[in-house]
Amino acid sequence: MSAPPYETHAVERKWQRVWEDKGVYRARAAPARPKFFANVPYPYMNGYQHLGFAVPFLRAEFFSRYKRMTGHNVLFPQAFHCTGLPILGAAERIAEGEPVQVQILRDMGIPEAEIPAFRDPIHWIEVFPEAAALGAAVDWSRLFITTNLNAPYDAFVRWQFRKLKEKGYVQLGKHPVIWCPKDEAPIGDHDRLEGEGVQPVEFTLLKFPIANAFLVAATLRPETVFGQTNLWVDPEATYVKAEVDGESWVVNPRAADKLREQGHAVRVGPTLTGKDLIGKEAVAPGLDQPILVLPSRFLDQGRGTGIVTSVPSDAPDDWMALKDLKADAAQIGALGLDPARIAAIQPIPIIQSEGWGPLPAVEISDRMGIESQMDREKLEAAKAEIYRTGYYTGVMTAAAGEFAGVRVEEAKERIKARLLESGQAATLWEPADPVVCRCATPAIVKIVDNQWFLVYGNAEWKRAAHAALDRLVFFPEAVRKQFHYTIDWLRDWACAHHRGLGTQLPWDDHWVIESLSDSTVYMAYYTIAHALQDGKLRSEVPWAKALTDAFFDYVLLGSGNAGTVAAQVGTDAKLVEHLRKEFLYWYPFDLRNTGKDLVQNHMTFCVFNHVALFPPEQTPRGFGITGFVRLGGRKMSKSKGNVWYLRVALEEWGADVVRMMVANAGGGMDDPKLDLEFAEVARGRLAGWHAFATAKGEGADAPTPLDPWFLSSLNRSVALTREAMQAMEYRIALRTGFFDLQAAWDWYRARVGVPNRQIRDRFVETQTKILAVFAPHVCEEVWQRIGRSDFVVTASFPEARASEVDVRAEASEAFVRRVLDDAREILKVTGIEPKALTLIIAPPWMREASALAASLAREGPVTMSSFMERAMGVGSLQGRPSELAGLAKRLVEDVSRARREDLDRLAMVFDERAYLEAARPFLERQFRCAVAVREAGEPGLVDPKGKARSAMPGRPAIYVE
RNA sequence: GCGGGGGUAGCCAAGCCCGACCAACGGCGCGGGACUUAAGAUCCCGUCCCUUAGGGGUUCGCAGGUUCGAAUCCUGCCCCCCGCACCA
Repeated sequence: MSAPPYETHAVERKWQRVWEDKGVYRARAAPARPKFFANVPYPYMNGYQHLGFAVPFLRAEFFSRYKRMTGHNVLFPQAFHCTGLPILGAAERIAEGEPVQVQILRDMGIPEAEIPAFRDPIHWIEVFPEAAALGAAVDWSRLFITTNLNAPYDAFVRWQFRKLKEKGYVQLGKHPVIWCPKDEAPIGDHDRLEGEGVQPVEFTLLKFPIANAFLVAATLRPETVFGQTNLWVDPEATYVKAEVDGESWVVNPRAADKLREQGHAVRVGPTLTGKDLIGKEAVAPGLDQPILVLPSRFLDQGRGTGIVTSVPSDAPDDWMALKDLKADAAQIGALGLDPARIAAIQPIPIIQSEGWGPLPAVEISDRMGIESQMDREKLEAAKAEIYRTGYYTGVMTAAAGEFAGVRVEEAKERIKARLLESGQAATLWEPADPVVCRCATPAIVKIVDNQWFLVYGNAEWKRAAHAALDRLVFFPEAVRKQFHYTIDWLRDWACAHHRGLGTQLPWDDHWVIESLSDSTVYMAYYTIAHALQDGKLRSEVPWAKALTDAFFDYVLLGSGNAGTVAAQVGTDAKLVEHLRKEFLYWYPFDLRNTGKDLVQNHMTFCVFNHVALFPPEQTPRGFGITGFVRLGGRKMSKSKGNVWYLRVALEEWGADVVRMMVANAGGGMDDPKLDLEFAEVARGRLAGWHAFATAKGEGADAPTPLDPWFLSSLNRSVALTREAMQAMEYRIALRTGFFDLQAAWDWYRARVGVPNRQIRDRFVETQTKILAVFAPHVCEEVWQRIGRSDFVVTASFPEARASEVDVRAEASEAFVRRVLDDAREILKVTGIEPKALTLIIAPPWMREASALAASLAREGPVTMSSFMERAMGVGSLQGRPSELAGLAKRLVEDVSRARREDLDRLAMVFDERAYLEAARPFLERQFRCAVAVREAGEPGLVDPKGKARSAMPGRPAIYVE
């Protein structure tokens, strides 16, 4: 049991308090200084935050800290989001005592007695803000929440929407919504007992003329009309004859209701049963041939019209129903059908897809051993498989007439359009999967015709958004294409709904702006939030309670005049002018970092809306994208039960370790992986750093021969770390700036025995500063304990000093290392336990020849002859042409494939003997035996195995006793 | 199918844009050693195969190609992940 070296939690709390008290992270415009404005999307406040939020958040935070330490005035604000349905829905469910929702709160550790308080949505919002414990460098004076719970923000969003509407970016349109016929209201995700996330899909209604009416069948596969062989109705089911848009349709009663909700004029007429229809003939749309109406049992009366067209070639349901019927002579007889005609019905090949014969439904039914049309489970799987391959790889056959040879994906749309055009078809919307309202009523789809849209489909707007992307910097660059693609396919977005928390549409208070639409340009609000909010989630600033459009026009757009605006809102002109300056100073933001799930909605909306409201110089400058956080190899997600709450992680590891873990989790397009083993390592290393850095410094006040080498390594580490930080590559930064630097120190210490105290101090200072980005608490503690009076978190990040990069020191140390490695290799291979080592360096002329070759190579390509020519002009080399020629071949080869910077090193002639002599005590410690240094050819050299022959410049021969 | 990102030694993961420093960074795991009463922590060494002298062999999804030289460039193929689409 060893006591922790310092009290992690206590130290972290202490510094968090101090930083806050001293306003270290509070940011105000300072025109003389360069600024950096970073932010992340505000989190939604329906529970405690988990690491899925913390990772993108911290990736932005690290960057903001780095920028602060490299001379920038940094703004890193944070707010909270409560727009939308989840909180409201959850609060209502708590009010109803709904057990699942109650359990969710229990699981988050909410005491039983406090659970009833969550009936009030506002309680949720006020309980959960808890991010400060991460030690994040946030300017909390700009804190706020969204919706009309916070008047100035509410006014801001209303301003935004009025502007968008003025410019024609918000328009009315039609929109299918999942709808509860009993409540007569749309059903949001969080009001559903069943069917979360289910969207409406569009069916094609095929109209089969029969007598003076149409039988109307619903299908999702209009391209299969060429394979129709018959119609299915349920003999026991009830149908109605209804007048729809002036035509007479036969559908089931539910379908009649649905059609009415979808904008059709419907008048329900007489009732009939399935039996009445069976045996009749109707002309099939597309196919243009009469087909029989036959009985089946698999029809779902809740979906479509209760009448289904039969395509036994590609629909396993139809194939099985047909098979069942053919085998059921009794039913055929009872319904008075002609057995011969039924026996004659054969599937028609219409789609050729990869890996399938002409009749996939027949094929798969056989393969899966499907017994009958009631074998629902297998049939669903069969359908899914056939549909998938058919849709992606299928091509229409000759049966499709003019569509022969067209891919299914394309044919589907074209055939549907053709049928609609010719009046042979109509459309019907259904939920893609069953949806049940909280009132237990099954949902239908309603076409709402007064829906407000943000018209992201607008070509002009898209063009401007594309242009804004071209001005953006992406981390990583690879996501840029993703954004362009999203802009292209994005359609109009329904931007308001009837329920939930939010801001009302300014021109129509029946509507509440939905959550992805009220959060597109609010980063601008941060620039003035300190004055509007005064550090409170819900503003209590009197004059900010009634902000006008003129206020935002002036502050954010620069139109109008400060005096007028000030008088209007009841504050003074100076303040209004000041806010305009804050905005101009900070905006646009330099980095917004989010999870990659937001690329196709929020982040793209952000670009669109900036383009709509602000001039080009104020559209976003940098977007960072983070993958999906993985824990234990699995994606972190609430629904999969693989969540790690921030408060739990912080409790267990402390903020610094959690931050290190996040930095190490990896960036780019990869999913960041939280590695608990690394956390363990990091915990130890941070504690170790604290202990080392704050210990009474061992060492002497005297230079060592290794000082230049260590400083050189240190500067290289710093340079690489800066490069990595600038690219948000934190794992690399951690490696170069922490682990590699530590390894360099370990080597230095092992080499010199007693370090130079000055070097040690330099190491401590540099390391503490670098590490402060990731582990600010430990570093601040160290900083204070080594006697610094400022804050390390605002200190300047180490500079790479070119003057301290010492190529010669690096070369000589690489030489020592090479000797060490070579000797080890020999010992390993031979298995000899050494009694003594003799290092035999190459003779001086060889070393000169080597350096000559390298310096020639720096000037241009070297050949044997050009080298020899020059070498023969050098005094010490003249006397030995044959020996030189032998060496030259190898030198020329080595030198011609070396890199530029290695040549610089190779070109140096240095005193190998002196270096090895100096390193002798170290080598002797390493090998635990005597080490001698000799030179090839010197008198009295003991070399029984003739090793001296293999001595080369930079690689002494080694003789082991 | 469309768009994007990938496949590197037991695992994680650099390198690939800008071909030679690459048997291929680093971490984990594993083996050995130092330190310690011991454990842990820490530090050092090793960890594709062969090798009693610093060497050799075979590797970077698969198959070809370009090149004096390819993990890196080109062509084709296979597989994985994300988004879209789609799932009567």
